[in-house]
Amino acid sequence: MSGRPRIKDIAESLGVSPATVSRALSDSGLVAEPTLSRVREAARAMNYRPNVSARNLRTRKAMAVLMVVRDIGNPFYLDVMKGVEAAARAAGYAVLMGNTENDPGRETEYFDMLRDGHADGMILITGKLPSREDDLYELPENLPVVVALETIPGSHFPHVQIDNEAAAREAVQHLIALGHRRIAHVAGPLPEVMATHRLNGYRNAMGAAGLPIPEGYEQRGDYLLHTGQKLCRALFELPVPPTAIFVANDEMAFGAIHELRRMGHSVPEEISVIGFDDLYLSEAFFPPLTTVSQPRAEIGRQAMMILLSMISGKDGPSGPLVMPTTLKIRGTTAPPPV
Amino acid sequence: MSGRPRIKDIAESLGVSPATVSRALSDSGLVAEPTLSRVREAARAMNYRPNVSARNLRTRKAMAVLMVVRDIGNPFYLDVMKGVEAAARAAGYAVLMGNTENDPGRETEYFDMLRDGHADGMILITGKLPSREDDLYELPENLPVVVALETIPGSHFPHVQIDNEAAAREAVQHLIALGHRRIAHVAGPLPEVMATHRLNGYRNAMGAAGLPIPEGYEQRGDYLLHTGQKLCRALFELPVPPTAIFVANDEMAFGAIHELRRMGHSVPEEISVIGFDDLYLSEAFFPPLTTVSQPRAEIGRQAMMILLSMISGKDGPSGPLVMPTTLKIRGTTAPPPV
DNA sequence: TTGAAAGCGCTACCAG
DNA sequence: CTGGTAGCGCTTTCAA
Repeated sequence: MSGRPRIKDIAESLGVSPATVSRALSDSGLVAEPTLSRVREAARAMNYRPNVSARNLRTRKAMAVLMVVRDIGNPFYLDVMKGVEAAARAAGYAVLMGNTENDPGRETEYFDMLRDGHADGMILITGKLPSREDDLYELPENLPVVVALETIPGSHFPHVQIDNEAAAREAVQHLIALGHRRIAHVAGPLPEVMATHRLNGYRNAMGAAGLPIPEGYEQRGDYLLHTGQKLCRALFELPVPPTAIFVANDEMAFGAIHELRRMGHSVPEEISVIGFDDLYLSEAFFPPLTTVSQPRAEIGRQAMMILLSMISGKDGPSGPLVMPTTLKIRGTTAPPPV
Repeated sequence: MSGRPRIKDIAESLGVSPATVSRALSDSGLVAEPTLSRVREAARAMNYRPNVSARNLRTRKAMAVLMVVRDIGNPFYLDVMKGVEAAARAAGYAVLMGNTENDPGRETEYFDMLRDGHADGMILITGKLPSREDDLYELPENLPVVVALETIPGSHFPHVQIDNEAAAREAVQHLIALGHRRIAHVAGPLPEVMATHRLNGYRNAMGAAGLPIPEGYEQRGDYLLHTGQKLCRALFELPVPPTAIFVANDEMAFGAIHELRRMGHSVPEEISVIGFDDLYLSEAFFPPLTTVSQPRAEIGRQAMMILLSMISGKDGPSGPLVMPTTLKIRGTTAPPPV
């Protein structure tokens, strides 16, 4: 008996059929007690492990899901990944890592991995849908795909997300309540959906309070640290600079605060800054960052739960699942200087 | 023709054999030109994708690797993951995510996934080896497993790592060169290998400079933020507190600096702090953190390259691959107060 | 250059 | 409750 044992080896060594061994090992409940124990015992003794390719081929399942993000190097996704991984492993699923780097071609590749049996379902944490040139490529109605955190407009996939617009509005309202009137916004990569929602929240809050948005108070960013720095500088080259900045994500907020410090402005005494995401380390930052917190691990977990139910043939939820956010008021916001 | 097309469907629609289709689709170079194009054309028209389970079963390969970390939620691993992912995808391999949460049982599970054909190889970013109760479980000599960042003592697997001891020594020497004499160390979770190396580097540097290590100057931590805070406080309850702290990782260093600030000590004017890892955001921290930088993405890439060559049957390198580190001198270190 | 056919290792159907 | 057996879809001999 050289090499790894197969089901046949166990069967032969015990004088039973492969079918019985398979049944015994899969807890089918169809094997009588004396046999059951003997098979299990033998399998353990021979250190048997079923070959997954053979099983997958036969059962037409991969027992794996694909988790696709825009940028695997972004800490923003960590907790979501953690939630997805935990829920997947609890259900016996493996998690395959996908990284699009914002390349639509790659997204298509990952959809293909669904079709070729690499995975049974996919969690998309990326805001675009693959567009094939040819119309032949039509996504099946009930494809097990769940979108988390992001929004893919016009798609019928279930979404697990937050209300970005409302959360942004709340953040800006906090600044207004502190007495700020000149509030600027460093936005994400418009016209992406999430960035747009957060921008709209800003505009809503400003409008509702009757506050103007002067020329140049809306800067378009890309969620990256150094862009936060750069746009913050731009803001302070305006004739009348803001007294508070609502930044579309924590990373750019860090950059902005860094730059403010470099320029000799103190946060929050002179300038208030508020971020979005509540990154790992945002609380340890100095000053601790005021920001909007979203339950990322829970979003990942929920997305996985929905995906699992879709894989098992059920329909996904009809509407998006909206998770609650919390405004974490910490050390970077204060009333404007008198 | 309902459902996804198989090789047979293409073959029939073209009046050739499945074998020919398979050969044409795999660039075997054994198919003549007229046929070749027709097959490819048909495959594209029918939107054909080969079933991976069937292929894997036949070829006895999974075209996937497993990347196992201690804690998927730790930003420390991000760049490594990025490097691994990039190299894997370039070679046509998928990456499966593993998360041990420091549970030896889980490590064993991941080793099992190698045996059951889930993956062809594994990158271990975790410092322990699974220990089975029974001796039956012996790891094959040439199992395609590469250890990255961490060290698994006594194992024959190739390692891609840095010289933690030398890097730690360099960090402490920097503090000494600035004029510090009372230097404390907040260590990692001793007696783990990496934590031990960094501790040894600290002791070496202190010893070589003839500096004493007073009672309580070595605190045992666990790499977590709040532990950095706690141990920093402990350090300042000593009769003679240090003027500089070498912290075993950036995360605890953030915690320490946070706590120093809370206690009213200014960094680096009163106290110098130096970290290890050069996390994402360490530079944007205030003050920008002086720390030891290791080429994490490159370590991940190298580990993957070695793994790929082992998967293809070659021997791994005989000795560990040691990557260079850089001491990033930034804003948290300065001469001690006079 | 192509075809026929034999499995890879497993599960699930159909009998008994 | 158990055994025999037919494939899952693909690759890869061996022949032609």
